[in-house]
Amino acid sequence: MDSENSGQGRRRAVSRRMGPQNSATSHAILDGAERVLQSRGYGAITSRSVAEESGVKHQLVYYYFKDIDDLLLTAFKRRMDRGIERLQRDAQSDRPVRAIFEDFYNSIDAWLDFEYMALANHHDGVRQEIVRFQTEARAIQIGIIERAYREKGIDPETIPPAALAFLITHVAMALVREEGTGFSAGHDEIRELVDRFFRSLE
Amino acid sequence: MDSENSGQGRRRAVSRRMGPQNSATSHAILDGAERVLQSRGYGAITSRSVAEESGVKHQLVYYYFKDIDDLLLTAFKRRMDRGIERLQRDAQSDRPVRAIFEDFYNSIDAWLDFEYMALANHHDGVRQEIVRFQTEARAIQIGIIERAYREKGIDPETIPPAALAFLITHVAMALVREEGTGFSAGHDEIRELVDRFFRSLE
DNA sequence: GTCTATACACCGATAGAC
DNA sequence: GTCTATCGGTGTATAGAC
Repeated sequence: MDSENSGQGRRRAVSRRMGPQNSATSHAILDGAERVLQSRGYGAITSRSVAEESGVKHQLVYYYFKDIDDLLLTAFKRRMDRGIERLQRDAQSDRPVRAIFEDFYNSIDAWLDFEYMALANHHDGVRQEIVRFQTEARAIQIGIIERAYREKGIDPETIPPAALAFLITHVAMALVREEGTGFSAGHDEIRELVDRFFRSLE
Repeated sequence: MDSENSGQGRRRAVSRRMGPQNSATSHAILDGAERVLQSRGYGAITSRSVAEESGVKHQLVYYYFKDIDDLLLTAFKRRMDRGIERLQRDAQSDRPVRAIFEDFYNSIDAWLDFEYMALANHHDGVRQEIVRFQTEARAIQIGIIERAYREKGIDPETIPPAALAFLITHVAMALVREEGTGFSAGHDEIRELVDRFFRSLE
């Protein structure tokens, strides 16, 4: 998993013949990879396991992707791009602050995200992609919160927008994660607290 | 990583000869495993990589542990036990609520924990151990918070103890995790908010 | 675009000698 | 308690035919 340059520079630098980036087959392979990630973990991601899950022969993986790291990075970027798109839609909602909370809560796949986070520890491209996503996502969230504060005449000093964005993100994620392990002590109280706060903004 | 029974039932059910659980060598192997986990990820955990990191021959791993799953579970349990011990010490502190926050903040190894969380997705024993830790830890934290509320005459309805325990835990963890990726937007605001709250309890 | 074939490396787990 | 030796299995990445 030690990728020297995947992510920042150019992909595709192998002598062997390779296919296009956006074919139906390459997306099928990405879907298969994410299913393997989800069900068996990044340690189980191999050209063979992904191919089997995608319904193609294992050598095809190397026709569409430079190597396993490239495959994983591409899958992760696709996932993060979709997250940004959802946030942009949330901003259009009539209760946008609540929307970014519910959006995170509903779209997070706790286990899949842990796989990607663990992966990021050893995959420079994925780590850089996480920073890119965090930066963009937080900026969008802060914009939404500042607008809500202005409209309701709320003092931004009480809970600064950046702090609220942080809280919304991580409370939603933590709820999903704990539920994922079958543990939900205190969740009702947290949801009540969150709801009380959102109502004060609406 | 599909462990059928590791964790709940008895370990040790192989015909081959095996060594004691608490020798210096077995702890050296556990330390090595955690270093590999930290530096290269659970996908890189093999009897050979762990042995090399521990300075022993790879076959010794199978003398001290049933298999790789058993090794990983033992390492994780050891780590969680240490966490519980620290929480019990925090309870003795003169500012115990602040102590559980600082404790989490200082003892979390964001990347190592992601490895374990990802591992839990495919390792029943580790998942069960997480639930055990969460249950015990939350109970201790709630006890600490309830005591602080009583001593200061604070209404527990404002922020219920279970909710506060949840927030303290996950805010501390999220700070460490974001810092781990080199992202710290809003952290100053969060720390200020947290500090303001803790001062109101002291 | 997709398949067959293939090189070469690495891992898990065990048996048995010292 | 530690070592040598070894088995069968699986993975990566490529070359080249169809």
